[in-house]
Amino acid sequence: MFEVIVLRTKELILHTAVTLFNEQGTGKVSTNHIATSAQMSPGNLYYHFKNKEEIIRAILDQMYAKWHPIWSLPDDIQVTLEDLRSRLLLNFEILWEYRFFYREAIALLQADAELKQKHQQMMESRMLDQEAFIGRFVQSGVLQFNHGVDNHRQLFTAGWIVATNWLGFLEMNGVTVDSARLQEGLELILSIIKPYIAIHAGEGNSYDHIEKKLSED
Amino acid sequence: MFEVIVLRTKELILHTAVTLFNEQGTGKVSTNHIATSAQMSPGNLYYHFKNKEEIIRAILDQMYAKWHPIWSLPDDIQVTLEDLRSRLLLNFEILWEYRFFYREAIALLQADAELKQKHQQMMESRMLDQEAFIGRFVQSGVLQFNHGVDNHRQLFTAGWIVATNWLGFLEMNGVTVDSARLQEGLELILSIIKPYIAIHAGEGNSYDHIEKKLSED
Amino acid sequence: MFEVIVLRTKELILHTAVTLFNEQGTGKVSTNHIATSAQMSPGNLYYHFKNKEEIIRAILDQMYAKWHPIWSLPDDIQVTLEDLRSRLLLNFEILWEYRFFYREAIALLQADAELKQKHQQMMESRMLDQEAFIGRFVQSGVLQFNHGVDNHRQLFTAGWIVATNWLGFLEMNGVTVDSARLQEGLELILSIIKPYIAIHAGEGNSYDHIEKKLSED
Amino acid sequence: MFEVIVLRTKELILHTAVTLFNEQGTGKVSTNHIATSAQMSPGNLYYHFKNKEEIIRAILDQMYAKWHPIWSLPDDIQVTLEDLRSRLLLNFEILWEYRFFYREAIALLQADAELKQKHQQMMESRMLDQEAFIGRFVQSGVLQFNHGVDNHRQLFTAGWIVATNWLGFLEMNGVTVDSARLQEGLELILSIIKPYIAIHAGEGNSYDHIEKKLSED
DNA sequence: TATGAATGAGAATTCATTCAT
DNA sequence: GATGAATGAATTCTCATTCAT
Repeated sequence: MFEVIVLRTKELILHTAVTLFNEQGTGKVSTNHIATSAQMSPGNLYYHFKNKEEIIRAILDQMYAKWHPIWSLPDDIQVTLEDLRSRLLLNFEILWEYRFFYREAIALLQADAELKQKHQQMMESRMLDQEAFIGRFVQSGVLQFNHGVDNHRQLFTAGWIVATNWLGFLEMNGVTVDSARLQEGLELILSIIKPYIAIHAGEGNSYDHIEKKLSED
Repeated sequence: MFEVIVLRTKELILHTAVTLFNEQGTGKVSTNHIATSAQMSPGNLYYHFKNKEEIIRAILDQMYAKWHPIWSLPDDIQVTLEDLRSRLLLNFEILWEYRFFYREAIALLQADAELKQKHQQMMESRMLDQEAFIGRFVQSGVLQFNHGVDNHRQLFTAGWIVATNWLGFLEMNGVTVDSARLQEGLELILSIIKPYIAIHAGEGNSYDHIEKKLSED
Repeated sequence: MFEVIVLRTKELILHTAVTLFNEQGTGKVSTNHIATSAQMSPGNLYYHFKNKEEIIRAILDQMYAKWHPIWSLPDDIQVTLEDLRSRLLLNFEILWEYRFFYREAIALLQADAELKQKHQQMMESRMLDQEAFIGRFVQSGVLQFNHGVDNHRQLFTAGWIVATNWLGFLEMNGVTVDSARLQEGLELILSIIKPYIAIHAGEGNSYDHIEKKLSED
Repeated sequence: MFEVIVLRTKELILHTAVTLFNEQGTGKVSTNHIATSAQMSPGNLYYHFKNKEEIIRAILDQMYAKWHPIWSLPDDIQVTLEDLRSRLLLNFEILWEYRFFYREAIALLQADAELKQKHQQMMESRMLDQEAFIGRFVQSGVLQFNHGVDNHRQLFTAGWIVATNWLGFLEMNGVTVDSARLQEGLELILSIIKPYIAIHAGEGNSYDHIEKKLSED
């Protein structure tokens, strides 16, 4: 019961901070703003977190924890394009939930060396997870590359960059983000790999059935 | 001569500000820092610029001015893949020169409605310029799309996002940016459109000559 | 058994506080630091002491209690220079044990009128004790003063000041305090009264035997 | 004229700080208190001094500057006991003017390594000055020591400690400091060296004339 | 006795900006 | 055009202390 209160306060602070950071950016949101918004004294906020940096770190820890389960799937399951779609959508959700970070990531990482190191570690393991995920498509024949000609490493990187920055792209253009926009980003990423999606025998040289597959919700 | 001095001071301020913003971010760089670094009094800085926002706006005006000539080419010239490469490199150079902005763009635009509007206008016209540029490839047959099947709008958007965020991607991963990295980003973008680059008759079904073309420096 | 625990906690707090005060000064040591260092909650600390002032008062009470037995000797005992030496050494030990107080005494007394009054009372009675102690030397003929010429009151005050401030003098000069230094301070005090130490008949006009006496450990 | 204003503000800050520090101690006096008391904004105080430490350093620099001329006399002048008296009085005045420092010296030096180093340097050169000053008495025969028996080094150190701590001794005992008290401290110091003041031939074995000399104002 | 979350005043410091010269 | 002293609100963070449990 004691524990519950602790968690509540800590989580209340983190939740409030994320909301304000997303709304106004970390620079404009002071620790006093967070405390006031969470209806507590500044002293209490500092009782739970040593400083602003630590709040940001704790937020990112929350975020990191949400990523791993998305891209790491049991080995014995056959992944489909539908799996890719659903993972990308979950990915977008996290990116949106913590969008303040992606808007200021370089500055934030520059200001906190410890965070930078941790972040790069997390990114590395996330990339490995995602590459392994993609690797399954190649193995299962859903994706086909001409060895020595097609660089699937490049396509993967391009897809990664688009996935990470799609929401920011919308925001910079003043576009309101909604689920339709997330779908749009998803199609965008799939459009990069579309030429490499295998055409099953007997289906002719038409992309139609894939088109159908890609645009299903 | 009078004018010249005015311009010099203004430009000195802008140049100093860009350098410091790139190094430390707009949040950490105060107007007094800029003045000190430019070896002038804060009063003088404020004589030339109404406030910090106006400095940032002036910097972005400089940046906007550099973009237009890159993507707007005379109509009668036949564009080649080599032209695309060189334009993209020039693009990267601008992105690098004003990288502070791309690192904090959303926050900066959120904080300054006037700037936001201007920026979106600039982006729109830049997109039109670039789309027109790409359009020429399609017209000239260098790029081939299956109407109704391939969405070249999507590919263009994906390419744009990758182009705009490639440097940030490197920075976030702690990679030092140099000309080799710019090349790498360039190949990345080209890899997206590679499947749509036309194979000239008589050249067989090999991608070899394109490979050669893409990897030329 | 109940009582024992109370005493233990109280004494643990006092002991911890003295250690931290000596290390960092009363200003830098918060009640929370004391509680953390003593491995208890701040609430518990405040259960035992009303506030920080009261902790300091209790510490000084401990100190005062240690002084009385040093300088008050049974009347029927003949005091020697050796007694003076040993008392001064014990004196130094107390001064060192509670050195934080002597470093900040004036500020501490100024901030707490009650403490100030108590302290001055204690000092007065200590001075009386010490003067009585010295008086015995005069009575016993070990010290000889020319009445009306030599002001032994002054010599006593000078000795007192040197005794009280010798450790601070070392600290201010960055000298590490060890037992050799305590000896040194002791000799310093004795050097003030050396001219008044009586030369026994038959010992010539040499100071040699006194020299020997003074430098014995 | 510009310079004058600068000096005035800086000196106003230092003067106000010394006054408040002497009254309440450095711990209780915040930079905001100083600014308010000096009738300026906190910002302006920080325009002139980087931080509180720097204010304290500047104050001590003022103090150090006042010491040197006191104890360094031209070589060709014959120093008298009267010179010693007047120097000691000037010394007391400085100690009184900056008494806050002597009350908290160890804590202040511990908190600022740079200050500590400078202070110890200053103390060393001050000791040399003073020792040289005393040396003249020995040379001129005013003071006589039995070599190998009397340790005049010790007497000097004792005198130094008494001189430095006389005012603190008064304060701790709740005694108001006035010029009579300064005289008293002076006599105290002289009482230590009295046995070594030479008796001129023909003046008998009485200390009377010296007594007269020592107690003159 | 003891815990530990919570308070809120206040400390040091920064910064965009103004203004008299 | 240029200087630099001055402002005052805001920011981060600390700390003695309280109180429900």
